[in-house]
This record gives sequence, structure tokens and C-alpha cells, in this order.
Amino acid sequence: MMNFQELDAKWQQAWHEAKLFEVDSDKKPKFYLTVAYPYVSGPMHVGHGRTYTVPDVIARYKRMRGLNVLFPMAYHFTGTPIVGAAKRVTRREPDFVRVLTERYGVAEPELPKFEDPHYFATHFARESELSYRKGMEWLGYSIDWRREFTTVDPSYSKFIAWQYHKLYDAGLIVKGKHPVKWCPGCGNPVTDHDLLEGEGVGIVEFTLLKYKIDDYVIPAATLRPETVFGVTNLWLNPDVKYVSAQVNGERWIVSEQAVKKLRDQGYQVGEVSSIRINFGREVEVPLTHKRVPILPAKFVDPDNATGVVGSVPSHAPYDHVALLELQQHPDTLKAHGVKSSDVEGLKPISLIEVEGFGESPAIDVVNRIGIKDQTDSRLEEATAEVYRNEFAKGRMRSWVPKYAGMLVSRAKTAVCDDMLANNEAATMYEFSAKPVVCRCGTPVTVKVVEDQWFLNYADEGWKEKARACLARMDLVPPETRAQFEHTIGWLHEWPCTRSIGMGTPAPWDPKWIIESLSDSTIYMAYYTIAHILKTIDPAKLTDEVFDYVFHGKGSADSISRSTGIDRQALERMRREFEYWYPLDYRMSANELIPNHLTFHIFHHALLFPKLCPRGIISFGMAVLEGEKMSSSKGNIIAINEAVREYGADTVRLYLMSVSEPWQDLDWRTSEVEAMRRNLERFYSLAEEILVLPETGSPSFAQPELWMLSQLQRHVQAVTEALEAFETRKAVQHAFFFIMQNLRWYMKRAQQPEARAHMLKRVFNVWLRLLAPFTPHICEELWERAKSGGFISVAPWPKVEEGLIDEGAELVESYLGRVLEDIGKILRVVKVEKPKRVCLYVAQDWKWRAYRIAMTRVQDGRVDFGKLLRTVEKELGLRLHTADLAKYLQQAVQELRGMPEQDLKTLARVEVDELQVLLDATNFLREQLGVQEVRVFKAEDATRYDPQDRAKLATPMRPAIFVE
RNA sequence: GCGGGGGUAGCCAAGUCAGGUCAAAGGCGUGAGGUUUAGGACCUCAUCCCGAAGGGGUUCGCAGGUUCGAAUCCUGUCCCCCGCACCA
Repeated sequence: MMNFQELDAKWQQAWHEAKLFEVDSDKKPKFYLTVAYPYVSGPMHVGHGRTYTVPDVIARYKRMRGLNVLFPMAYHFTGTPIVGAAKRVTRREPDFVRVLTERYGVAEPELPKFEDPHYFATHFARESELSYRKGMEWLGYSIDWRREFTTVDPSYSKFIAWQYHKLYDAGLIVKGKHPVKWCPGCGNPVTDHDLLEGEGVGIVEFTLLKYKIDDYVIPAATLRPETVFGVTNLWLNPDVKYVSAQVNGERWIVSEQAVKKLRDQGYQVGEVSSIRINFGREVEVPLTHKRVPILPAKFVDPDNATGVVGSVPSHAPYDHVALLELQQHPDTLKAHGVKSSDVEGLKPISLIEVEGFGESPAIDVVNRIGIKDQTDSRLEEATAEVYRNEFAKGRMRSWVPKYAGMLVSRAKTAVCDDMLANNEAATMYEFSAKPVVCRCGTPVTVKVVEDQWFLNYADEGWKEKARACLARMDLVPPETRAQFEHTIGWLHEWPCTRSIGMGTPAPWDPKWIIESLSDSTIYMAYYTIAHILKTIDPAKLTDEVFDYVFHGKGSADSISRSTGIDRQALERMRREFEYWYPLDYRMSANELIPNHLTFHIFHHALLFPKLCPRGIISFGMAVLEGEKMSSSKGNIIAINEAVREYGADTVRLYLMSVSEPWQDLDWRTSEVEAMRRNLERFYSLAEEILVLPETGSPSFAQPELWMLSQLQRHVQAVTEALEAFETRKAVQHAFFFIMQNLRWYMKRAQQPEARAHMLKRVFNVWLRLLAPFTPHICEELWERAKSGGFISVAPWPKVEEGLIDEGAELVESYLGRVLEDIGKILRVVKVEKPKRVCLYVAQDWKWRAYRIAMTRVQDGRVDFGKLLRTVEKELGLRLHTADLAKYLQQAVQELRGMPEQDLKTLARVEVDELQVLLDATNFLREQLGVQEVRVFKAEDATRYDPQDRAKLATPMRPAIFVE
């Protein structure tokens, strides 16, 4: 078995020493591509391997096309997951520690160091054997490592500060309130990663409708404020403790649990005292000013929002069932001091009409399911069904004032906004599911952050700039355009600061950190100068430096004087930026279209309006043997394990061949192993070719002409595929199809010199086609073939149009077809070792008739009678007209079914079937394993044809007889 | 619900935009034969069903339709996956 790993190391070292991938501005045309830098919260696994191999393959291809290619890399340190991971180490969470020590090779005594998020990130960025830097080196990426940085480097922070000054000055940073998940125990906002329970739980916004009684406000929480028109009563839970609290200058009645939540959510909560609820008393409904009674209901959850619910029996299954129960059990009412006469008259009020439901959807659904009790758990699904239908398809009924006819989805916000404006409503947040518990064990709450900063993507002017930028971009795959367009329209204020985590302080309000998606929108510009910035004291990097470098403002001289930065360094940065920008292609995961990638467009549109990125390629996701990978659980295959096991080129070729970049990728060990065997086979074939003797320029026969022609086709296909980023298609041609062709050719080739010459010639092209995918093996073989220089920068093969030979291709496919037909016959007659195979080539008249029919078919419509007469006349044969007609019918049908291209070729090329078969007699005999292959013309009177099969011959399909 | 993607032979997956070369590429798996000291690997062939002559039959989620002809176009329908925000 080959030791590919030795080759990997050898050539990686050679590239490094030759500084082959370190590039600066140049006279040559450039190609600049980037891929989302990794978020370093764990090791680099095979899924990342695909993400980063695609740009490397493209970079290598473009380099061979003669472009000056920049492919840089950095690491994302900003944000909470790394901090969260470090915290998990601090707490010594057993599962996490186990993954770290047993799976990721961290030594037990080292653990305390991992409590520091920066250490943690650095470890997985570049120190560990499992790190991204090592993985990328092992895979032989053609990265310019001089430009490597992290997002918490001081110079990068200066760059972010410059960017955010610009955004702030443009008025696109706004301040507002914002609900977050908050852990009272930690005193921090928490993310999903920080949760013990309740992962993926959302925050929903309730509207509190202010019902009034005397001087009190009873705020009923609802997700459907538009149903206020259908309220029949208010629900409070008789078993719950309610309190009266001073809230924003009003006296509110809420459940005891709600008080703390209101306080967290920015309400001014003063004195709190207990209160007894008088069921049966009437309260005034906001907006409609109707009076409705307070009634008892056990389904009301005191821990959900305010613990008070308005009752809309027509559209809310819970309300309908609870009301029905009260009406049927007056004794319950009596216990709470309510007169049954107060309840009897309450009738559901329908305010929404929705197709497929009657007057009251809630009642329909409850009756259909057969729910009788307000504690029935099926009420949840009933509620969901009613809500879903009403929200999607419902309209407000005509009697509803002001909102009549409005779609429920619109009325919801309209009613809510109106009521908020009149102080008849308020807003409260609650989790969509419970419980939500922090890893520290404390239940998480919703907290409204008061002075949160937002990027105002809602700004129409900004959106327009982003749309203009998008319109000019090339998107791969093209279907993503709709997603981008949709996202630009849908984005509004994005909270761009955090109170915790590593990163750059917001320049105007340094107690906040710029959030991680917000600090990685235009870093492609930073790469262009990253290596030069390393020579400059970050303290000197004022805004005017970046203004000069990126916008050409001011002069190098004056900035050099005011900052103390060397003038030439400034000029060089300006030059580099101007050379490399705009970015040619951005690659990232398609799940980032709704934020990261669209932000990238927004920020470029604003800061570099004339230098918008030229294209975006969105990758699919990666799975392992059909299962989701998860770094934190350790069920991944790390890149270093994969490379150690299979070698870099196998891993690369596999990742590129298994699916196109935008499709999902499935890493399957059995297929990776098969790929390694294929590569080994390739390598041993290459070694056979290498030792072939040099020959002069022998003359070529049919097999050589065919091989050269096929090769051109593959060069063309690989080139087109790579231009379109279709790595899988490219590998199919560059690897598998050429391999297949070569096998066929080697069986077909007759003359040893021509064969040796041809193999070497094909091999030279073949290696170059494979070099972007399997660079290490290709470098090695390139060197051993004494081709000179690095193949990594060798010229990409050109299609030699003159070598495309349709005739030669037609002949080979003809032979293939003949072989296949014989094989089928042998199988059907169950003859394993035939003694003799005879072939009979179609009679001349059939060929001539065929050619005439061919021209008719090519012209389009075939007038059969006319065709028949023409043929009869032209051939001047004494044939039975019926025989001729039958044959012509068959020929026309066959020609019609033929693809246009083949028809054209056939019309253009003369094939001497007899000669072709005679030339291939040896080949056919070997392939079939028969003693004798004989070829005749069908009309040859002396032919050997005991079963008289010759008459079955048609052009391009000889008759066959096997013995 | 909104936005996007998808259902193809045992599995993965091409083909669909530009209808005929499509019983449908390629890979994996499986079977037979060859080779090898054995295992492994390698090579050849086969792998929807039927067939003692290169043929026929039935297929591309399901049901209709357009067409001489549909995996491909149209209509309807069922199912699956991803994203929907403060999370990178």
C-alpha cells in the first residue's frame, strides 16, 4: 500500500519553502476568493474539510489558469460559544471534559488553561493537532499564511472600530429595547449553548390587554389581540394567588409569579399587596368598552405571562370548553359566589371568518375532537389548529369596526399597535416552552435589555443599496437569489452588541462588545493588508489610516506624519487593497444566507459601493454516515484522523467527488476507502507509464485518434465544470472517465510505440487536470516525469480542437455496441465459450438507402411514399418493394430516435464497417475469449453463414452468428 | 404559516432548465469467474422482470393531462429536509 502521507509532507514543505502561495499585487490579473473563517470552538472535522477544500481546489485551478490568486485564512474568536465552552471547562462539566480529554486529546493537567476562552480558541485555531491550522496544512491548502489573524487581534479591533464609526456616522446604528434570555444566577444573557434544558425555545411576544375595574387594571395576556372584539368574559384561576402591584403608575392585578417578570422586562414595579378576586364582578374591555364578568377557570397558568386571560370562546378552544363547563355546572359558580344567571347569557361572539370552518372555528374543532374538559391535553393541538387556520386564511368579519375585511395576519398587528398607542395595551415576553434552565441550574427568565444597539437593516435606503449590489452578483447555485432577495426585504433591526464575550468594544459605547456576526461582514478587505498591518503598531491605526487605505482619502504623506506609520507601508496597503478588491468569490454555508451572507452584502453596499463582491457560493451541510455531526458531543471525524488514515489527496478527492459544493455531503467510510484504492490504482498505473521507453512520434491508428479525441472532451468538461464550481462533475471527468477511457485504450492499442507515446502524452494532461484535487500525488508524479517546476503553477491544459475526431469516436462506440450485442446473445443462448463468432456487415443497398433516409430525417418531415420512390429509383434494384418499405420504415424510426448530434456525425463521417471490424478482429477475439472471429459482407456469396443471419444486418448493426 | 430545496433501481446519487442516445451515468453494496501461499487487494462480467439471438415487459413519490414520443413539460395531490433572528 502506498504511503501517501510521506508525499503530503514532502510537498507541503516544498511549497512552503518556495513561498508558492504568498502573493502580492502584480501585473497579472488577479483572482481573490475567501471562505467563511472558522469559528474555533472545537476541532476541524471532515465537514469543515469540504468547506475549505472547495476554495482550495478553485484557487489551484485559477492559479494554473495563470491568475494571481489570493486565498487567505483567519479565525473567528468573537462571540459567546467559545466563552460558553470555557465556562463549561470551569464548571468541569463531566460530559464536556470527557470529550475534551478523551476525544480531543487535552491532557487532564492542562484543563485549567482551557478556562480562559482565548486560550481555548487559540488551542483549536492553531495549537492542537486537531486545530484548523494544522488540518488545513495537512490538506495542503494553498493559503497565504502571512495574512492569518484572529478577530480579537488589536489591529482587527481597530479595523472594526473604523467600520462602526462609519456605520454610526451614517445613522445606521440605533438604540432600542430587546428581550433576551437571562440567567439570574450568572447575571448574564444566555445563549442556547448555555442551556441545560429548553434548547431552541423561542421568546414570544404577548399583548397585555388592559381590562379596567374601579381603579385597577387587569392585564390579560394574549397572542391574538385582534380577538378583543369577541371577548365574553375574563378568566382568572381560583386556585392562584393574585396580587395588586403598582406598575408604571397604574394598579395592576396579576399573578404573584408575574411581578418579577414585569420587573425584569423594564416595568417600574412599586408596592405589591395581596388581593382577593371577586368573581362575577364586571370589568371593562379595552377598545370595545363592553362590560364582561370575571369568571374562574383552572386552565389558566399563573406562570404564563400575567396569569390573566381574556375569554374568546368563538376562536379559542380553551375558552369555549371552560365556559361550557361553567354553564353546565352552576355549583362551581356558586362556590365562587357567581350567579348562574350571569353566565347563562354569555354567547360566543364570532369575529373571524375562515374558509373550511363554520361560525365559530373553536367550537367546530372542539366538537370534532370531542373535548369535554378544560384539562384535556388535546386542547393544545385544537388551539394550534384554529390559530394556524385563522391566522393564515382568516378575515375580520364585516361587523367589526375599523378592521372589517382585514386579513387576520394584518389585523393582529394593526389592533395591537392601535391599542398600544392608546395605552389600552402593553407588551410582555414569555418563553414559547418551559422549562428553560441554565447550565448553572438556575431557571432562565426573559429580560428586556434597555439600551441595546442595533444595526438598522430596516433602513430603506440601505436595503436599496444592498439590492443593487445583489443584482450584479453571480450566485451559486442560482436558486439562492430568491433567498437573498427575501432576506434583504425581511431583515430589520439586528442587535449588534453583546454584554459578554470576546471581541471589539463598540466605539461609541465601550461597555458593549460588537457581536460576532456583526464583526465579520467586510473582513475580506482586511485580508488584503493583514500581512502589512502586522508590521505596524496597532495604536497607530487611526480611522484616517483606514480611510486612506480603503477610500483613498487624504495623502500618505500627511497620514504618515500624523500617525508615525511609514509612508511606504501606507502606500503599499492602498495599492494592495486596490489590486485585490473587489472580492471575486465568497464561499459560505447556505444556512448563513439569512444573516451572515446578507450582512456581507449590506456592509459592502454601504462601505464599498463601487467594490461589491462579484459572487457568493453557498455550501450544503455535511453529515457523517447519514447522521448529524456535533463537535460538542464528539461524534465527528477530525481532519487529522482522516488524513492520517487515508492521506490528504484521498480525503480531498473524496470530498470533492461525493457531491457538488452546494449539495449536502455525507462522509461514508466505506466510500472513502474505495476512493483510496482508486487513487492507489491511479498511482500504480502512473508508475507503469513513467517507466515506458521514450519514443519518437509514431503514427496514430484509430485507437490513438479516439483516445486523443476523448481527452479533449474531458479537458473541456473539467474546465467548464470548474468554471461553474462543479467539483463533483470535474472529478468525474478528470479522474473516473479518463481512467475508463485509458483502460479501453490499453486494450485497443496495437502498436507498442504508439501506445507508449500516447500514454505519456495523455498522462501529462491528465496529471494537470487532477492537480487541483490531488496536488501532492500530482507534484510527485510531475517531478518523476521530469516535467519541470511545480505542477501547482503549471499551465492548465488547453482543448486542442483539431484533435477532436468524431469519426474516431463513432468507430469506438460502434465497436462497443457490437461487443455489447454479442455479449447479450451469448448470455441469452447461455454459451460461455463460443468457438466462433461471425459478423456480417450490412449490404451496400441498405447503406445507400439509409443515407437517403438520413437526409430526409435531418430535413424534418419524412414523406414516406416519396422516400420509398426516391430510394427505389436511386438504387435501381430489383428488390421487393415490400422488403424495401419494411426496411426503410425501420431505418427512419431508428434515425428519428437518434440524437441530433449523432445524426450529424453519422451523416458527415464515412464508416467502412467491414474494415473497422477486420481491424478489430484480434481485439474482439480477446474480449470475447473466442477462438475465431470472422467478418463478412452480407452479400458475400462465399460467406460462412449456416443460419442465414446475414440478411438481418443493418447499417451500424452487423448481423451476428455465434457457434 | 413564510422563504428555500427535494422525492430516480438494495443504498448514495447523475439525468429534469434546452422531451427522443434513458432500463436510466458514476460510486457503494451484492453475486459469479479469474488471479493470489492465505486473508486482503486486484482484474473481468453481472446486478428491475421475462427470454436458447442482439428482443420484450414494467419502472423514475401518487393521479391526471400535453405529445408520434415524458424521469424530463403542464395541472392536481401526498410526503421529506433546511432556515425563520440575536445563534455561530
